Amino acid sequence: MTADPETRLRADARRNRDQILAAARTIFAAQGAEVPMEEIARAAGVGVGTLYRRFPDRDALIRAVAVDNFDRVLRDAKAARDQEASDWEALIRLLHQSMELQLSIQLAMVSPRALAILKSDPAIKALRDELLLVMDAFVRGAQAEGRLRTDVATGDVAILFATLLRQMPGKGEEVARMATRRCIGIMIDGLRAVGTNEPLPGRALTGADLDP
Amino acid sequence: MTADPETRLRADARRNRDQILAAARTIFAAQGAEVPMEEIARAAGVGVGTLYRRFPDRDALIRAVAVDNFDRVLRDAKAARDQEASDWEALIRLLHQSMELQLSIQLAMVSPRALAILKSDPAIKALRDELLLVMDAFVRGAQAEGRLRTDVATGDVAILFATLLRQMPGKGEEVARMATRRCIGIMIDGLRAVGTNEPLPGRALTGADLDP
DNA sequence: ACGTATGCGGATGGTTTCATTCCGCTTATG
DNA sequence: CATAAGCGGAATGAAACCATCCGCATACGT
Repeated sequence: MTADPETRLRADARRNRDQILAAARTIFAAQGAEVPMEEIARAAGVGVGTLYRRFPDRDALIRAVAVDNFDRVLRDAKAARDQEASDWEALIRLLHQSMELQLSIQLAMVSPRALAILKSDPAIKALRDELLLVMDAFVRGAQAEGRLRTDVATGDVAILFATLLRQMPGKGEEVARMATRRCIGIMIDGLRAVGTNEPLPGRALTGADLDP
Repeated sequence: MTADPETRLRADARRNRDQILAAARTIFAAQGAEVPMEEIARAAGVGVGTLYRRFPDRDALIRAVAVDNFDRVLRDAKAARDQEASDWEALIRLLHQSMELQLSIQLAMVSPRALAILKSDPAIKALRDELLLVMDAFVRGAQAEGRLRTDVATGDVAILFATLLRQMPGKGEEVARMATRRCIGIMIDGLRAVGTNEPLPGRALTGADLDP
């Protein structure tokens, strides 16, 4: 209903807005949603004023990043489903396209503040739920294929992934990036269904366990 | 040289000091070394005044926690080496005795502030180096046994472990604890040497990669 | 090419969050 | 019981941070 508020932006303003969102995506993914606004502005190459003119406060920014990102991930997920031969491969591909998914998880289930915001906005909450559903389908599918170990559930994968990817502070860009990619590899090998797996303690964690 | 400054403490003071250290261990391990001092005091069941009387500032507290903790871990590691049948099993046991080791890693390589402090104190730096050496021995040993995948090094294990264990904020104690234990299990399975492993990208990360 | 509405950066003010200190009261100890 | 040792937490000051405002710059319609 709100017309399209973005079309009427001046070209440079539009560009800045996109840069801000991109910067926020990167930073939120790496450090969580509570970083100083100024840091985001700097990363985007704009002044704080510009940031605040476009997004009246942090919550607005988080909301915008969330829609933007959930959209991307859902698109990626559907592409993966369509193009990959199996649910397992689709899941792996999704995990390797990590930054976007990492951010989704970060927002959807790690940062308490982000979570509160998302839940208070029905449209975003719907996206979040859809994402959980899609991941759930991959997980169950891959298990049915006999490739993903059966003693895990979507919550396990999400938690594992989200925790792994919080970037370690104060390491070289170089090492950090490599460490992340290697950790994902190890994690994936740990998720495979193979005879040598030890049974995991407790019960499988579902999407519902991520909520409160 | 400093006599023994602890023997001359009044009984209750001594008890409080221990509680503070215990609380700091738990909290540092879960949230890193930058939590408000007051939170530590509260967790220890004492006033901030008491905390500051015993440890003049945060650095002193971090130092104290570090010695205390490196000592424990080194003891545990030696016990593991003596009592377990193989290096692989010793490594696993160490990883499962997680809280202590997690804190060591957190202090020794994750928190930049802690790292700076540790390095400026020769005695603690020595402990840290010794710990890295011991882990290194386990890693190489387990690889020689053919049980640990050969495309990882100590740095990988440390990073994997440290990142995994940063507790997720705002989840029930119950779920958080279970998630941690399950993640460790998955990670260990990912570290096993089995035919299904995909080769990891980049190069193996060593202890040296953790420094800067 | 020009006038103007739109947008920009970053200094600034007010607020919150922390670290650290201080002091009147409590308690272990001999 | 006297007293030195210890305790809690309010008070203080500094730092970090959010959000606003305004003089200057730039895109865009004509």
